[in-house]
Parts: sequence; C-alpha cells; structure tokens
Amino acid sequence: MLSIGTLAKRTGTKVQTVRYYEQIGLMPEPGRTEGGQRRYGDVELDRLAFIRHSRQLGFSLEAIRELLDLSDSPERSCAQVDAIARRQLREVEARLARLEALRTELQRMIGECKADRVADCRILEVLRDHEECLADHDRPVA
Amino acid sequence: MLSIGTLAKRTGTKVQTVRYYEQIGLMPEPGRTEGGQRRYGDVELDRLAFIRHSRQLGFSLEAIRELLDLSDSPERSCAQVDAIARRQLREVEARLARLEALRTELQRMIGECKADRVADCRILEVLRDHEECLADHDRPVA
DNA sequence: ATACGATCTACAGCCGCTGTAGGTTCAAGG
DNA sequence: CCTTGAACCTACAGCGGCTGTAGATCGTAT
Repeated sequence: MLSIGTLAKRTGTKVQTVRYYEQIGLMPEPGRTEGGQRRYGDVELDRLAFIRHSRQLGFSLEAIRELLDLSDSPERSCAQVDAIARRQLREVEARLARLEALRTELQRMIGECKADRVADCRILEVLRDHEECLADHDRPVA
Repeated sequence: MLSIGTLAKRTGTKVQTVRYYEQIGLMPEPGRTEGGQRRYGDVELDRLAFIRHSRQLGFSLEAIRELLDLSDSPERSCAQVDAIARRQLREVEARLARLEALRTELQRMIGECKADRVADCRILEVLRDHEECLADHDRPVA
C-alpha cells in the first residue's frame, strides 16, 4: 500500500496534483487509513503513470479521460483511440507551424536592429507597426 | 475621441480585454465622459496596437510592460530591448524543439498501431509504458 | 513518549483572458 | 424633445492545469 507521497514520487507528480486529479474524477477515490490518509495500490499507480505520460505528450485532461475510458473496454475497436491521437498530432502540427512563423519573425526583427538608441530600434518599430511584419500571426499563440 | 468599443475593434481586441489591460496597469486610465464612459485618443490606440502585436508574437504581458517602459526612454540604449526579444526567441525555439519531439512520438505511435481492438492498441500501450517511448519529454509541454 | 515529516482540508493564486448579471449612458430616428 | 436599443458601466466568476499556503492531524522512528 502506497502513500500519496510515494505514489507521487514514483510517477513524477506533485502530491497536490494527485489530489487535484481525484477531485476532478480522473483518479478514483482511494481507500483510507484509520486516520484518514489515502492508500494506493498498483492499479492506481499504473493509472497515474498513464495520465502523466499522456500529459507529457500534450494530451488535455479531457482527452486523457476519453483514453482511460476507452482502455477500459478492451474488446472495442481502437478507431476512437486512433482518432484522439491523430487529433492531438494535428494540434501539435498546427502549433509547430505557428511557432515557426513566430521564430522567423523574431529572427528577422532581431537581425534587422543595428541601432544603439531605443529611438531607432527596429524591434520596437516592428512591434509598433503591424504592417512591417511579414508573419501571418492572426491566430492565438498557444 | 474613441469609445472603448471602437478602440477594441480597430486593434482586434475584446472590450473586456482592454479593461483588463487597464486594470493591470498596462493601459493608462483614460478620460471619461460626463456619464462615466471611457474615451481614448491616438496615443492609446497606438499603445494598444503595440500590445496586441507583441502578444501575437508571443511576448508575455510582463515582457510587454518592459518593452513599453523602454520605448518611453528613446535616448537609452536598445540593448535591453534586444535582450527581451532574444529571450523570447529562445523560448520559442525551446518550445519548437519540444513540440517536434512530441510530433515524432505521436507519429510513431499512430504509425505502429495496426490493431482493431483496444486490447492490442499500440497507442495505449505506449501511453501505459513510458519505456516504450523514444521521445525525451520531461519538460512541460507549454 | 516524543519529535518531526508527511498528510489532511479548504482555499487562494498563477496567466491571459472571457463571460455573465444587472444596471446606466449615448446617439440616432421619429 | 423623446424614445429606443446598442453600447457602455462595475463586479465578479470561470477556464485549464496546476501550485502554494495555513493550520490542523497522522504515522513512524527513536
């Protein structure tokens, strides 16, 4: 039987985060000692490891909830799992494209600025005047 | 004299966001009509445009605050502006590297899964077992 | 028996907004 | 001049995904 601290340490999670996952129903309510402290078994350890690893791959808690639900029905088609992973991949690719555009624009801005004084700083000029900006950055940065 | 709605529209901002910027001291407290409604001039329009454009390039509100402060001292060296922009570029590059690793891992996961049933799904297996994962994803995703 | 680290609950705060409720003001049309 | 209705006002709650705090209690090693 594992304490919450041990569980947290083994999965690279903070104790508060484990309690937070319980609060939002992502982790089950565990058994308790007589004094009221949480005690976990291997099932919970695996579940938390799954959650943490999915988070590291950028899945939202909602997506993880779906994945956990799906993995509880081993006989079902895994098409839905595939769909969730592909959706995540598309999101990652969209963010990549966005960030690449930002990088290009930042590099250009920085490269252009040969000024000494703030008054002539190209970086500030570009920020002041959208028209000087070549990047197509109308979507959110996240 | 511009109403908050006009100001917002011209800069692609929401009205609440303008008020929020005022609340956190990023936008100045504007003049008011007799009835208490905010009225803005061109200075505020430019300032808000600067803020929005910087946000689109991913600068944090704190960084923007610094940039705005710096641009108020035109005689100063622009080395600090340069430093802020370079820091932002480094952050973008770090996020890019991270996202590229994620993309690779997601692609691999998806490509490997030829199963029909959830029970044999490679995607879920990889998520369950960190060891199967080639990606180096210990840092936060954001 | 005691000390002290770990755990408990409850709640506030982070970023950067966004939305809501319930009330007031402004400007255009009749 | 008066009415309408869109735009404005304040105050506050909520989003995601945690993280940190305070003050109390528990568990275990000595």
